[in-house]
Amino acid sequence: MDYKKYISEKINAEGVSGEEIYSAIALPPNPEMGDYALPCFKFAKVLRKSPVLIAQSLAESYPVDEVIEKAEAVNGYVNFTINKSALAREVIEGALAAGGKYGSSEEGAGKTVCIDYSSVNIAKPFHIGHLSTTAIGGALYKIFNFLGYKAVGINHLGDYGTQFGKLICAYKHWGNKEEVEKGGIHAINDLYVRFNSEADEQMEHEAREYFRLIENGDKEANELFDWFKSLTLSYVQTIYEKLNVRFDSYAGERFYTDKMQPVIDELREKGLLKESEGAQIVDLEKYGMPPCLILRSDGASLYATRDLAAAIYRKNTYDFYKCLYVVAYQQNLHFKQVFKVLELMGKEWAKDLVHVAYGMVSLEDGAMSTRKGKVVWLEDVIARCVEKAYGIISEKNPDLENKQDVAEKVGVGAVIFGALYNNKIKDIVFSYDKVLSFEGETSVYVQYTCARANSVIEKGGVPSEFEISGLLPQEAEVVKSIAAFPQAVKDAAEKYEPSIVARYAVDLAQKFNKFYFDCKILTAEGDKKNFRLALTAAALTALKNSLTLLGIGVPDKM
RNA sequence: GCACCGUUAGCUCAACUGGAUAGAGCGUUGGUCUACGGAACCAAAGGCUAGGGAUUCGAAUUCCUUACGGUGCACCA
Repeated sequence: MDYKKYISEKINAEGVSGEEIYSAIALPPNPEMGDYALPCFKFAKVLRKSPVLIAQSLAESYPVDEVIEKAEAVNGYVNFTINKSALAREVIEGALAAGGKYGSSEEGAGKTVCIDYSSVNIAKPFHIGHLSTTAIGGALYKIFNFLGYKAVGINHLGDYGTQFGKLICAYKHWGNKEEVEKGGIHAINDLYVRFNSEADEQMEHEAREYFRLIENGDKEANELFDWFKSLTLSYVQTIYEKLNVRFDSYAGERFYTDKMQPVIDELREKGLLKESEGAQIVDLEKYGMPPCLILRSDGASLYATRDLAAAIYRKNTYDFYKCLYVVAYQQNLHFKQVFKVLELMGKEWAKDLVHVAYGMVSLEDGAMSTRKGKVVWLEDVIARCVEKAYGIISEKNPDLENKQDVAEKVGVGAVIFGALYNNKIKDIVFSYDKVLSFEGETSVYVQYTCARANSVIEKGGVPSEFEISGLLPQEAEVVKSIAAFPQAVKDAAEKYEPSIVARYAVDLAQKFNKFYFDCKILTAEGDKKNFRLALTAAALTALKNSLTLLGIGVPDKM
């Protein structure tokens, strides 16, 4: 039920529209004051009365009923207290009936949202810096699906560029089949790193030749490239499975090789293309941006050219409602330019392209550097978290079945959660101490709360009916928090901000733990037992759903 | 140099987009439960929201400005 609407419809203030009242309604800082509040300051001018007097008269004239049981004027605010028992019944029954769908909706029905995320580079292992895009994109994918949209996950592979000429060159000089088969992607990466530190003029020249060979369809060069590509894909697949993310398309940069010429032609036809210093550009000076490079002076295409082709292809293929690019903020200018060029081309849908920018990851002793070997591989981080989780489980719950499985959920969850808990724009300094911390505001805390709730329900069952006879503050807080879940999911989608769901989960877990600590459930007297069991089950539903949306598993026991 | 982003408790971060006494976790100190799972709960200490100005009933939030930090700025992706 929309309480704000309910309240605003019952308030009658001459000269102030219901719309204005609705949007003015806020939440009081303290639950003891009430559940909703209407600040009356901005109505003072129109009504020619002091806010205090307005609040008093509105509170007095408000028709209290079985939904809103109290309206009270305090210092220019009208504080409304809702009937918690009614709310509790509605929320608990709703959550229990919907189960895994609690919080979902159909608001996105018929709309497609493309999400370009993770976008791995061929021949490069997954390091901690790739985690943000993968975790954020993966969560948005689930969130949009949950809201009824059709999400399309796109892994825009980095499979185009001179670095692959370098790689093949390095392989021909120093590599061999056995080593690569044995060492997998790390062996390939080592070759690339070695090229960057040891290659001379001659090899640089060869590398450019190899890149040309790939482009011109040379059999050997392409076989090598395809081999590296398939090694990379099977490697990242294992990581994606752990992280619970999926893609509907792996159309990478190379996919657009034959789709750029029409874009270039169109740019030329529309008079947007211009020669400058030998290169073909779109001049964006009018918009306060440097030019967007379309073709190099040697005629080769660029990153932006491919992104233009990709955007057009996606619009034609998916007819998206929104197309998200989950890419670090370093690319801010690039996307601004690409979006502007599309707009200048007359693509009215350019407004639907969104750069979902997030902050950078660095290490405690500075930026990561693959070349200097200063990297933290994601698989190592996951392994250490799982190992630690396993250790704690063995200690606290040695008889637990499938310990390894539970340790995976806990360990991987901690890694994902670490990438999702803060506002995405914030930079992250990676530290093992932080991801390995399983206390406080963490996914482990939420999982542990679920395990507790689950344990209670296993013993007491979920009642088919329950009576409510007044609520304690601890109970009311849990009820209100469960009720807030659907809105949290919507906010997260609207702001492309999974951290809203992550914070929601922690907040509900805190409220539940307080309730759990203060109120006996299984040994409660009379009606209380059934009500509390139902409340516990409803809270568990909301907690599970929020973790699931983030891609984090929820073990029954841990 | 120009542009964008950031700056909130010792540390890491919130704050419903302009509302009441700025909240959490970690860390510190002290407590809680004869356990429905202690990976928990409670309390204390800790703040001129980087500095200065402006807007108004009211600003961490909007607008100038300064400082500090980050990122980007033509043939890499």
